[in-house]
Amino acid sequence: MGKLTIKDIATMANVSTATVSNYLNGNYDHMSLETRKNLSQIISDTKFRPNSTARNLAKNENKTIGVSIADITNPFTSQVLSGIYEQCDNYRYRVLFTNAGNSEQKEIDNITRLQNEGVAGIIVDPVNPDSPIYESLSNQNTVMVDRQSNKLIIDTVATDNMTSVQNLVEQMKNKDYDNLYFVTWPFQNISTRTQRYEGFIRATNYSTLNHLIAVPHHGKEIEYQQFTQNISSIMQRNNTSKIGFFCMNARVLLRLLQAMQQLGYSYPQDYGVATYEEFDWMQVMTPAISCIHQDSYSIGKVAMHILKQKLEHKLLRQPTLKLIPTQQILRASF
Amino acid sequence: MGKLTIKDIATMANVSTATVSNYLNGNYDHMSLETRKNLSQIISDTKFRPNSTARNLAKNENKTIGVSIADITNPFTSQVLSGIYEQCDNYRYRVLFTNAGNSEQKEIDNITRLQNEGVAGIIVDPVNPDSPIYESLSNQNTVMVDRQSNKLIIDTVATDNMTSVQNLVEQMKNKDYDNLYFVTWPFQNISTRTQRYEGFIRATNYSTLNHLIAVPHHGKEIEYQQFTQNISSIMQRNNTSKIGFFCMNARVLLRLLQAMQQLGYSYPQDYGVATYEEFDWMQVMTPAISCIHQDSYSIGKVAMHILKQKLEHKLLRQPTLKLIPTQQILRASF
DNA sequence: CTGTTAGCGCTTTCAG
DNA sequence: CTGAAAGCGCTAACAG
Repeated sequence: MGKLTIKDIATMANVSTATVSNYLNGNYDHMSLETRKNLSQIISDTKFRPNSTARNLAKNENKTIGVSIADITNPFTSQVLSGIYEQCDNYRYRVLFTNAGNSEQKEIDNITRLQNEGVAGIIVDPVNPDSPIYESLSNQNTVMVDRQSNKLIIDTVATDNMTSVQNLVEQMKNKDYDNLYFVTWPFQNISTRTQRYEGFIRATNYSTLNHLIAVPHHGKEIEYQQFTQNISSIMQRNNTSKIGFFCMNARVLLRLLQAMQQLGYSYPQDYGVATYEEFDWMQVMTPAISCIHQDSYSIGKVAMHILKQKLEHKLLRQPTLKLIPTQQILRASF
Repeated sequence: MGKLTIKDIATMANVSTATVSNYLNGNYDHMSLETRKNLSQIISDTKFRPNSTARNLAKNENKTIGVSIADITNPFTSQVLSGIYEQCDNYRYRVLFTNAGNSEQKEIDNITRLQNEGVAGIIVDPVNPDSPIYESLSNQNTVMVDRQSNKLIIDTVATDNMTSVQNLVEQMKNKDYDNLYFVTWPFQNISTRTQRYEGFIRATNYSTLNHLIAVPHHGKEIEYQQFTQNISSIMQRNNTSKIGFFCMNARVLLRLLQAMQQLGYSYPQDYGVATYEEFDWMQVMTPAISCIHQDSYSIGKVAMHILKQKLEHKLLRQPTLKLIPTQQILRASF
């Protein structure tokens, strides 16, 4: 059962390969109804499938876009991927998937590999958007999502971090808190983190770093204990004032809640809290938690849309930053 | 700046295309050190990248596997994808990604498309594993993950649902509950659901359906109210006995907790609870929730491993079901 | 309406 | 050590 080719079909139907090819491509103008039906019959009987590699080579058209994901395990990211795929499907592109599992080196390998595969365009959700690898990418055929580099060299679409945090924190301010704190993983110059903090600062006007609380990221147990200690002293220091926390993301929130729980404090009596990111479970906490929902699906969709425009219209512009708005979800946690 | 070809490189280096090709493929035995260096220089200078489509056609080798995902937005699934990718990367396959967004029709389209692309093999995470589309797939080059069909026609790798539920529920039994309940979305003949229930039954030996509680899936508000009512009467009926709930997954657990909260009950005083699936937030609940952690990453990895074996060794066997063990996480919720 | 044929860019004998 | 040339399977003029 050697693979069938267009030639086999041609001989079976007593026509030339050209006719078969025309049939395959829907150019029915060039053949009699009879041969058309005949071909249809034979092809479905034999379950013939034209070799797409050969077809691509001959047409010299390339409708595949490569996706480099920093960490597909991140729920935010899978939403983005879902948006990308949806749009690729609309535009009839196929998507070649790669995942770096948060490793910078892996990401470099993946991108290189995609380039070698000769994809038409690349969408990258970067591990580290300031990695030098991105300088080897051309803005003509790539777009970045989520995290943005400090110097914008590639079109990127991201969440409007700053404004949304600013808005939510302003809501907190309206509730007459004496002290507000921003809880975060170490900045490490990562744009999502610093931008959210910037929003916090704009809302609060704090001029010192005294309202910044760092949570270890992949720390050792001892570091988390120190964090809990830290929270403890903050709570004691503020025991007569109204105090609130804004968390930079859900994982950070979880850590804060855990610490508070250990210390015997509960919200909203002892403290107020709100967070970036939305997850199912926030709704079922007692009381439910106020948060910022990002439209990651749109990020993916828009990214692919922009990429398609670039690819097909060769628009050569300055790298652009497209900010996707978020949604504020107000509940009863502050 | 027309794309460079192997021919251009050849003329630039004053050698034939064959030599360039040899160079590209690492067959350095057939050329002088000089031309080798020369080629190396030219290629890196010109940033020449051989056209992979042409290469694939010429070698007639196909190292791409297609992945059809039911819903990439599901965190369980993204773990699976991560495992698949990892293994593909190890085995030097590329992965063509598709996502059905839980639509059966979309899934059919996706699979058909993958087939037309001529992928070497397919891994499918099915929307509905009993859909007729799977009969058009050959067990020679496809494997299913997660949900399994009722009649096994394709090798599939899934979680060991039954045994793990049985084991955990037995732990609950040891705590002298008078009544245990299984909370689930409607079965709809979906294997993951019925198998988990089967494990529950094996542990409890209940012979009626009285211990089965259905939660609406994508229901209207009114249906959730009915569910809450239902829970309310169960709690009242059992107000003198020790009662426990096992939830079929995290979303169901969330619903149960929500209902309980509305009704003013809390665990572990008023009821005991445990669940299938593990998420970060379960650890931070008060008290933390006992659960079953599935190794979705391994599912993906193993699936690709099996697929590779089939593809490269043409093993023709009976379709096989590979069950991946889970991990029991005992905390303080029952 | 249908067939011939020259590519698409690369690989791979087989000679030299 | 290097080159010529015949494909890989399909497309797309161009003839007929």
